[in-house]
Formats: sequence, structure tokens, C-alpha cells
Amino acid sequence: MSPTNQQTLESIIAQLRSKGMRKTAGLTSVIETLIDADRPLTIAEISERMDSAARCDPATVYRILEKLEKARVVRKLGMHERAMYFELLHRENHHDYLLCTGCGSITQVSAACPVGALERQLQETTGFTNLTHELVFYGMCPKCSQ
Amino acid sequence: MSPTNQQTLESIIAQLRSKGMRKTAGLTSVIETLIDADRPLTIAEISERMDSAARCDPATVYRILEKLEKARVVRKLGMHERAMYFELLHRENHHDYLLCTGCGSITQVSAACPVGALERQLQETTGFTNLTHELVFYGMCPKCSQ
DNA sequence: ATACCTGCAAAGTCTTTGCCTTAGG
DNA sequence: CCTAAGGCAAAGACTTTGCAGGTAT
Repeated sequence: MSPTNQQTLESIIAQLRSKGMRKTAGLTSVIETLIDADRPLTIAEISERMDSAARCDPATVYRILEKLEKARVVRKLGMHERAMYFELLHRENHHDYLLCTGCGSITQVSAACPVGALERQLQETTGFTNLTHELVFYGMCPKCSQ
Repeated sequence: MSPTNQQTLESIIAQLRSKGMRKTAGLTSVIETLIDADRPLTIAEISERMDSAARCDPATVYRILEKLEKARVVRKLGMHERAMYFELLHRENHHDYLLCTGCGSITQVSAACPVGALERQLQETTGFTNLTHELVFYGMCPKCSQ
């Protein structure tokens, strides 16, 4: 692990310790794994990638991530619900969404979607075909921030 | 249901019929429900919102959506896997992702993320606070499109 | 010594499949 | 008629929780 990453790790742990969390092998190893990751990971993947010495149960990884999320060190991707979401695919009718992390409400963003240019660029540079995208904003709605 | 929506419904069903699907009460009602929806819906929500006359089992909704997705009439949001994904939240270090719908590979997008301006605008116009966002592109990677 | 953390196992939730009946074309 | 579609129920997969024992402070 590079000196920069080592520093990141220590600063995160210091922040958590100040909130009363204990520095355990599991906590350290989960954060290390996330720092080293080049993409979002599932609970199972994190558990598998942890050093065999510090490997811990998926249930424990779950509980660690729960705390890391509350501390805003980590975020969970997706709609923040267990279930899958489906929407109609009108070509002329793409929508982005605004989701409240407090109450879970989902509303459409009315402004024009700003990623068309990047999408075309990606199609050229990466060789991917049939590109579509999904853009979701997360935040606290006025009611929930009170 | 407005005449425009009625037309949308019929054109979708015609498209599906040409692929050998039968026009059933369930299929019609699922599509109607999605047309009327103002946000993505879960399987359970679709089942609940269907007219009591045409309401059908969640398992059936699942199978209908499966076909609609193959026909590219509907899309599924999220990481397209059952599991939840987590990533570290470096403030200076936001990433967008490119996901292959064929093999499921996930890679980072290196280009700058184009949604910062919209995010600030939403923060002002909607009253949402602590906005973050998630941008994922979906497509077929070069290997899978062969 | 005390509270937090952990592993194991069980419970819960949503998805996915099998089977048999129903119904579209 | 023939075959796709639907309902019910069971199987799967991942998450979430309870509990008893371990560990950081």
C-alpha cells in the first residue's frame, strides 16, 4: 500500500475513532480493501479480498459498512432499497432522478440531462456499443433536512 | 389514459406481438402501469398498482418484465446484480462507471464528470441538501458485442 | 472491567424457477 | 389445437438480526 493510501487509511481511522469506534483488524482491512479497489465492491467481494489474516465474516463486513456509511466514509450505490427498479425506455424520454436518502422519495429531474456528449465520446473511445446511462442524485429533501 | 399514452401502449404491444408475444391482460396492464408511473417502480409496486381486474402475481410481473427488458421496452436500474455495491467516498475523487451488460464487467470512466453544474443547480432549485450523484453507463463491451 | 466487536446461525426479503392449469391465436 | 402465459408454491441469494464469546480500551 502506497504512502498516500496509508495516509488516507490512517486519517479515516482517526476520524472513526473520534466517533467512538474501535480500531480492529476487520475495520482496517475493510477500508484497505476499499482503498485498493478500482470499482465498487459487494459485501462478498470485500470479504473475499481481505487479507487472510484479517478476513472476517460477511455479516461483520455488513456491520462495518453500515457504520462507514453513517460516517459518510463510504456510499452504497443504487436505489438504496433491496428491490430492483424498472422504467419504460422511451428513446425521446430519458429521465434522471433525485432521491432523498432520508425518506426514500424519488422524483424526476426536469432539467436537460448533461451527459450526452460524454456518452458519445465513450462510445468512440472505448468501443462499447448501445450505450445508455443512469444518473441519480442523492440528498436530503427539504422536509427531511429539518 | 390519454390518447398519446394509448398510442404508446398500442405501438409497444404491436412491437411485442411481432416477436411472438401474446396480448394478455397482464402484459397490457404492466405496460400501462409503467406508462403512468412518474418514477421507476419495483415488481411489488407494479403488481399493487395494476387494476384489480388485471392484477397479476409478482412472479408473473417478473416474467413479463424479463421479456420487456429483452425487447428493450423497459430497463432495469442499478448495478444489474442482486448484491449491493459500496465505494469509498473520497470527496476529491468522484468516479463514474461503465458497465458491460453482457459480461457484467465494471470499469471506471476516466473523463471528467459532466454533472457538477446540474448538481449545484438542483441544490438551489429543489432545496435538497448534501447532494451527491451516481452516473453509470451501460453498454456492450467490444468482446461481448462480437 | 466494560462496552464494543465478531462469528455463527437463523430469520427475513426479494428474486427466480417448476409445475400444472388457463387461455390466446 | 398448440403453445405461450399465469398462479401458486418452493428454492435461491443476499441482507439483516440474535446471541454467546472475544477483544480493544
